[in-house]
Amino acid sequence: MFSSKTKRPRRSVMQPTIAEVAMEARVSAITVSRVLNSPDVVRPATRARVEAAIDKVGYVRNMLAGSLASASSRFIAVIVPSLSNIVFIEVINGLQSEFERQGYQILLANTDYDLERECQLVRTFLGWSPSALIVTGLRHNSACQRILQEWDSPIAEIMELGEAVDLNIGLDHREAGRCMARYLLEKGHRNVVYVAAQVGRDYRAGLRYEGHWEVLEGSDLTAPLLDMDQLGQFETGARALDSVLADYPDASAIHFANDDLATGALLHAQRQGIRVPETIAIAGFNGLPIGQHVTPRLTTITSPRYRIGRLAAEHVISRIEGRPLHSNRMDVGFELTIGESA
Amino acid sequence: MFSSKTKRPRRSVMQPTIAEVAMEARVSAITVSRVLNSPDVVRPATRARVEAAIDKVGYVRNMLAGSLASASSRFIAVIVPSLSNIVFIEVINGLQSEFERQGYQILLANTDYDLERECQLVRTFLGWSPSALIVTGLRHNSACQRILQEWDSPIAEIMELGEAVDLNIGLDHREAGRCMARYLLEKGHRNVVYVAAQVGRDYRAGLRYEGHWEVLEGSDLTAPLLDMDQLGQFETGARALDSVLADYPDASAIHFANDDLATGALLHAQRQGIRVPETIAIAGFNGLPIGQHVTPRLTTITSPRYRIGRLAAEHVISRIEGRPLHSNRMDVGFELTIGESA
DNA sequence: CGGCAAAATGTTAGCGCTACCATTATTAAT
DNA sequence: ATTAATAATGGTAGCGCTAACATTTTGCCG
Repeated sequence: MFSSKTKRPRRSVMQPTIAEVAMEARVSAITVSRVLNSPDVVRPATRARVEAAIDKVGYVRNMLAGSLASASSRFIAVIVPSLSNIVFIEVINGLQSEFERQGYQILLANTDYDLERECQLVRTFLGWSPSALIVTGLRHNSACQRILQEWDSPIAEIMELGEAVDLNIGLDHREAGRCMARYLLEKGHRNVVYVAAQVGRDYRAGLRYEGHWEVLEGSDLTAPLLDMDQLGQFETGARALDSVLADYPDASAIHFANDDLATGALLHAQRQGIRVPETIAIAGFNGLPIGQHVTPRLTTITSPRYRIGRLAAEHVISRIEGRPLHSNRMDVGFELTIGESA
Repeated sequence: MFSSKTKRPRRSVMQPTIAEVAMEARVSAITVSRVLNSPDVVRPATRARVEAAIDKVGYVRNMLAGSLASASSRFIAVIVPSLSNIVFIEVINGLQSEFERQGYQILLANTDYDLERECQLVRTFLGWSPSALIVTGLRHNSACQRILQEWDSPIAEIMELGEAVDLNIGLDHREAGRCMARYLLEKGHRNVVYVAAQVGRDYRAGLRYEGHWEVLEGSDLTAPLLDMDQLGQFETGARALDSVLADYPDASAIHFANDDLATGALLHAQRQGIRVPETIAIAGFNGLPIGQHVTPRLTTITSPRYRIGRLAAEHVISRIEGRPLHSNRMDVGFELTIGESA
């Protein structure tokens, strides 16, 4: 029973706090805090006593309170377009490997390739006072762009190179498109169809198409674009192959926007007895493992996805800890991987 | 200049707080808080004034402070064995879809199939006062088991069915193993090798083997186990196929622990001109999309991965919000998917 | 138009931790 | 032994928000 003037407790049967630990170890709360945060400034004997007390009372640290008091959450907000695409999963793996080692916790979300959603997610995430923000790509809506510009912790825009707000780790998609187009030209192809799935949303596929287009245009060739609706990953590629064979009878090669589409087409060709590359050559982008296990092996461009993640994490951590960076921009490059499919 | 008795400010040039917003809107701080958390108890006119003030001062909500004060973080800690395995990614997608809709934020980590690491991660995550905890599987080390037992927010153990601490959403792996073994028997196979990669770590593959073994043993047949080292996903399957053909000349079928291995084997067979299922039949587990695009299509068992995630999220949310649950256990089942590979 | 319940808003006191400065214990130097 | 320096520990006051209760305002009825 509390009289109306009695202090009413806010916690019912909560966890022990550092106060309990401090009492048990006969030190002050701040010493417990120090054992947790910078053990080496506490004398070993004291530290041992505190650690014993922590065990004894079954103390579980409250990170929320710590983050609030120290105004540093050790959260890293990560925003990618999709979690269904292995490409981004590998990037996240790279980020995670480095951030976890350094005691940072990733907050993850996906935009479904929607810039409005991205903006909303950025807003929400900033509420957690993250130590840094990692977003995919350089295109944002204007509200988002403004928020990013005004926010003053590290921001890494990854996957793509160009005008970034802060850090930028990625590759030149236009150049990747050019690279594959040049290769196909060299191989003697004069009628190449570029196939993507929803270029409007996956605009990096659009950038690669621009590169592709430049090269073919430069050789006075046409560079038709076939933009498919996204169905299943492989399904779309299979359908695209049928469409190209039906609608572009002169086409001798298909430049797919990614390996999922290309693999779908390749496996479909196999089922249908369509000969690759004789009847039609097939090229992809990303360098997914599956491409090297199908027959014929897929000609593609390998992007260092895991590496992008790891490098981004390293740069961001350097920036957080105030270490100087050689450069804000890092071109991770790409590699033409030649199989038998084109 | 501060005299030593002056209150020294802890924040330098920080974000505006609800106090600033309150002043701007000529209301009290708590009203601002209410506009943010339960808008419908604030009169529309007041709400509008507050919302205008929020915009005007550029207020960004501090979730850390809110979580601390309300002792509720709306974090969901999610622990899976691996982020390289699409199976878990799909589960996470299922979780995410539901949790995001309800305003929960996932904290994600992977154990690399290591129970000690799992224990460590659970400890760390509890420090964020998550609203619930979702872990993969039912096996934990004793320290972890104790922590889970003592923690009193919702816990969901997913993927696998059995003795759970709290909620349990998954499927019966032993039964899945039996199901495939029975199917292979029906098809006339009498020499079936079970191939897994590191059963010691992926013990659910071991459970499926147990089911497989029971059925074959019940028909007076042997059930050899080939446990491979994990290399690349597909690579391992390819090597396993070679091993089986070399070391088990009587084998007429391989029951792979998962579709990655099976697909690797299937594609390898194709490259090598080994006829499937005539020379050797191949079966998998999981029902990944790729299995339905290779030739011959993979016979496998389809697990409802996305559904496990969604259901787990639904149950957990119900539990958090104090709604009664029909049952703490949910068997999501599985489905035998018959292709031409076995 | 008074009276009263319900709705809207306000006041106070923490949530559990750490920054900042102050104090005390220990060691080194003379 | 004494002092000066350093190392170790402590006291106090928030971090920004919300729970719990208190107070005021509003709507509605006879």
